Amino acid sequence: MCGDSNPWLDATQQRAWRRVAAVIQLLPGALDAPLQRETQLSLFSYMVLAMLSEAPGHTRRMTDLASLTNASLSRLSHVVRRLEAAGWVSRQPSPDDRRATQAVLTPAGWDKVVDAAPVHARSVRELIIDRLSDEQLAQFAEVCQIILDALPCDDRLTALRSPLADRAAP
Amino acid sequence: MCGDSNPWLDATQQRAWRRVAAVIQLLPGALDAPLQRETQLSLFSYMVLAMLSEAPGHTRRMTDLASLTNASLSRLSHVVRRLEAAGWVSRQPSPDDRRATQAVLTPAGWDKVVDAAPVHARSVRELIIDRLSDEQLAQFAEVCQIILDALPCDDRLTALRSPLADRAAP
DNA sequence: GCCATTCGATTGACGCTTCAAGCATGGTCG
DNA sequence: CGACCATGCTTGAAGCGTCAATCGAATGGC
Repeated sequence: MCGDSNPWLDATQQRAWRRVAAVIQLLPGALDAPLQRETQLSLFSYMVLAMLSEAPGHTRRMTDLASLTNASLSRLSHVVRRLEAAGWVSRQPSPDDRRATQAVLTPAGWDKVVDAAPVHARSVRELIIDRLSDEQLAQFAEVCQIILDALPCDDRLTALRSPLADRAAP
Repeated sequence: MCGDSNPWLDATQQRAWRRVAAVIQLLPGALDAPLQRETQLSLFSYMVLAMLSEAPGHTRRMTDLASLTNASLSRLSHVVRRLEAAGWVSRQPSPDDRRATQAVLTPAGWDKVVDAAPVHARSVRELIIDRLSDEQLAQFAEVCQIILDALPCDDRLTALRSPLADRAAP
């Protein structure tokens, strides 16, 4: 009657999986909420602006931006349209490749990301970094990297496999 | 706690965060895809059916089900409506509390979850468990627990803070 | 007993993501 | 060249989740 639905995971694996499941389900929302509330920016929109703010000339091709933000090109295109409507980003054709579009951070967009960055950083600290020891954080990061390497090769995560251009403040 | 004067993240923290961000962004989709493709079931729908399959009488109150699946009651309600339309679940008023609704797994729903379980288990193994050593998995689970404990108290995660009724294979 | 409050659940509208086309440009090879 | 396919990006429709509003039922205070 009450048979188990995961016949191939043992108790330890099951427990681990359920915690992982809970985290990947709840953490995005928990990170989104403060940003949304205090800056009217979704986590993803913030990421887009942040990646632009780190780029030379505050400019990136849509494809590169999609890679950096782990998004499909389609998703990015929709979001950039909204960001453009809000005045934070503008689009211009690439001089190199006439198929390509470049997204450019506007001055207003720069102000916005500067406003939002501390809110975002605070969430990341409060929910993750400050809760873990240095060693735990390092282990966590390594496990995440291993999992990323195992993900099926969608075109949207090529950038994740190579080292990121990590920078601190925008 | 939050008293750090530097509002930004340093390079190490930044790198760790970006990996975590990538995982919580990409892992859900990677786990969803095979299930969706091979069983026409989203990960969340599968979770709902699985939690019902483990319940005594294959029955749970909506609120309990929402806790177990880390979902809002609203989300669960929508999903259960679809599952009911598909014939996997039926709803009935609770005899104990006339406000409450009980979701019950139908025989067809049982068959469905039995079909889907191996697909799900395979994904979890391939993407997570098999990639990590026992020690890494244990560390990962512990970090996830710490993060869950730190999440702001939404009503949808009460069950996560207390030990889950973890069950393994029969 | 009565009123206010809380609880359990549902619903509809809205916003966002995905999916499947679609279109133009760029590269490749005969 | 010219046919052909890959690349870069956009678009519209459909599906799903969130939010706010709602409603009946239970609970607590007086």
